[in-house]
Amino acid sequence: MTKVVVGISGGVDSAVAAYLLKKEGYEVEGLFMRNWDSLVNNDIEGNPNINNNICPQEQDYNDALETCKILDIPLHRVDFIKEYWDSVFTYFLEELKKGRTPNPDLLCNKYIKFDLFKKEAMRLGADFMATGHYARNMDNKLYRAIDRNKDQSYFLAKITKEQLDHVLFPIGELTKPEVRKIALEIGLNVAEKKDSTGICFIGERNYQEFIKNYLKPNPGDIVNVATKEVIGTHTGLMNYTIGQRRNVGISGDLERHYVCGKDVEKNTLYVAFGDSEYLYSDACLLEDINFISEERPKECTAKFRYRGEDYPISLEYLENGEILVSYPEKVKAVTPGQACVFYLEEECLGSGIIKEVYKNGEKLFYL
RNA sequence: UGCCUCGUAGCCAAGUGGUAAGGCAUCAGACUUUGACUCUGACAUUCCGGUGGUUCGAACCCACCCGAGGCAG
Repeated sequence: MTKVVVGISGGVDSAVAAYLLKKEGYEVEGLFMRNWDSLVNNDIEGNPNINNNICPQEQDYNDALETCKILDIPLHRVDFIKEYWDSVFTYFLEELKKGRTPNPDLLCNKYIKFDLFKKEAMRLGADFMATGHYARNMDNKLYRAIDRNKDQSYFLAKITKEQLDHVLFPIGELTKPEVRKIALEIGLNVAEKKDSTGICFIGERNYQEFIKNYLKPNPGDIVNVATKEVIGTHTGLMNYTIGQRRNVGISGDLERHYVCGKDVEKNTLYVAFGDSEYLYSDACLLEDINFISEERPKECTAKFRYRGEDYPISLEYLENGEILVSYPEKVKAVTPGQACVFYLEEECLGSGIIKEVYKNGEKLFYL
């Protein structure tokens, strides 16, 4: 019998994925993974669960055990605490120090789930590995999920074609409501469990407090980009992202203000008021390019943030391997460090990391 | 020192006799496997620098005091 090891997280999606595989006749086993230890990782400030009797990861593990009991499949467990720290979290911190806005979950998929975790699954004798991602894998090509609202292909855009080998996404063809419905029908313990959010494996945090555990605050000036006037003090550039409004603390104006730039050298944060020109760009330079597909289109669409809109773009492939992306339509808050993910209709082609952002040929954001 | 203006929630700011608009910020939710963005809700329990007074009734009128600024010097 063909054996599939499913990443069981303790949530509904992976549980239903396991159920569907079993129903199809596979020999199914679960594998629970833990990558974050709040105590080992000094995750104290801003942690809402630090004083709880049971940490969320252990609660998830208990839910996973219960789920596997209901599905009548064995559950294995593996920890990658150190590996997660070394290959995902250190990158996260390094990027923040540069004033960029990293997305750790793309790296988590590349280095943990579709590498170490997959190896562990294979070590357990699996022919296939499966996860509860909302995405589709057809002949090692990555496609968006049927449920466009829950589509998670963005987070997978750093993995390779090879990493999709022997990988199944059983719920990619379903919508979230359908998944919930199945879970209810078969009486799963997690049928109505709330979706998890926050950094994968870490969870919801008070962001600024969370960062304090790892990076020293470094206050500096907040400058009105239009008038060059100093209008406040920021708590450290790593605490802000382009387009951010909350937690900046500028008051007394008629309009809302948005972070529109950072100058790491001067340790200055720039803000613009209202739906300002300063927030828009028409081109960006991508580095750290990864293609899953063989396609190298000159025109396609792209997302600049998870759950962002799809924008038509044109690509210029540079000799050094980087890509210059332009979008005459102008996009708001394109942010260095975030992934620009390419799509050709339903297929997710790959990604690049936003390095520089331009408008009218001029470099923005002073990074 | 003689004269003038101003003093409303954390910040801007309406209201000039009838019992405190609005915006920003903040907080709480919704949304969300990245830090957003967006949306919804809460936000001066009686008082509008202070103390008295006029009035049925004042933040709005009067007097004085305190405080900020300005014009004369």
